[in-house]
Amino acid sequence: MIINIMERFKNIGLKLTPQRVAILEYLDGNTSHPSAEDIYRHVKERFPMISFATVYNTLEALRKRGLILELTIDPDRKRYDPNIHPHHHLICLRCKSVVDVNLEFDVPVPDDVRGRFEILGNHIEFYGICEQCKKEGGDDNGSL
Amino acid sequence: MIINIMERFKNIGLKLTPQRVAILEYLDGNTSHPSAEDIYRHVKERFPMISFATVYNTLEALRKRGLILELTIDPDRKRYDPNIHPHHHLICLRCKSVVDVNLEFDVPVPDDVRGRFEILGNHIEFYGICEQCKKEGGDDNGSL
DNA sequence: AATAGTAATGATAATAAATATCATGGAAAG
DNA sequence: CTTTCCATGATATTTATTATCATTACTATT
Ligand SMILES: [Mn+2]
Ligand SMILES: [Mn+2]
Ligand SMILES: [Zn+2]
Ligand SMILES: [Zn+2]
Repeated sequence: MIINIMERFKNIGLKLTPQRVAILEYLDGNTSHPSAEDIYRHVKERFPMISFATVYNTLEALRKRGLILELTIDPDRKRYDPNIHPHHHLICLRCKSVVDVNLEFDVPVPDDVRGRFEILGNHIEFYGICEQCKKEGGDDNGSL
Repeated sequence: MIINIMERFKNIGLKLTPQRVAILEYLDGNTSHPSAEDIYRHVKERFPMISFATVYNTLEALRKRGLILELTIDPDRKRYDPNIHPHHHLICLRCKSVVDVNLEFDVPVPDDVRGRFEILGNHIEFYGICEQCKKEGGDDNGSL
């Protein structure tokens, strides 16, 4: 698993530095959809001298090669997803946690639209309140 | 049409200032999904002394009352939508133009997921290349 | 009309995410 | 060993967004 993403990383013409390995290890199999800061904080624990710039550089390198997805689902910050297989997401309006929805949905767009716009893919975001937040109560449902 | 959104604006307990009228008039029926800066620039033409803060204040007031939607579809900036009826969007990966998709899709989420997450709504973003950009050619398809 | 209370404006400052610069260091190639 | 190249990390910059706050413009009351 880790070998795969690391092999792909190397084969794609990028150097496998210790910092990058740490980032890749944190991302591999991670379904928490972390932000750049999340990644920075976790990698920093085992690699205290790492720079924020390296995190951003690595994420950009991965994104450009299609090895991770950059999600715009959170209004506050970009979130990253090592799962590049087409799937959808739930986002909690209160705590902003993002959960995978590994289902295929049929979303047929009529030909007249397709004629005016080449559709390359789609992404469904479901928004609501997660279990944890519902337990904790409160009435603020977040923005939208 | 304009009367409606303005009436609703007043009835909701907000004052109808000239700046706000200008913003509302620009937004009403607007399907371009403008950013705050877009709105600022256009309103500024007829109202040169308007402040960016007033644009943001007004947008926030409208959003809080549910009179506009704040879209996170563009990785670079928030986009605003005066059409609050549930609908979906196409976004062009090259020019970032956003187009409405006024179709209803059935996206049934299984009960086991619904049990762990209270789903309040959904939004489908289709991504691809718009007609204009396809004409202009080029090979860069944008990020994702 | 004067007053007092309230809310919006706009100038400006502050915050925070993301990107850009660049000197230094280290791996890899020759 | 020497040169080349790339990544790192410190730092600066950019950009979007939010926060502050004094001034101004209404609104309601007397
Ligand atoms: Mn995911
Ligand atoms: Mn729309
Ligand atoms: Zn939550
Ligand atoms: Zn386009």
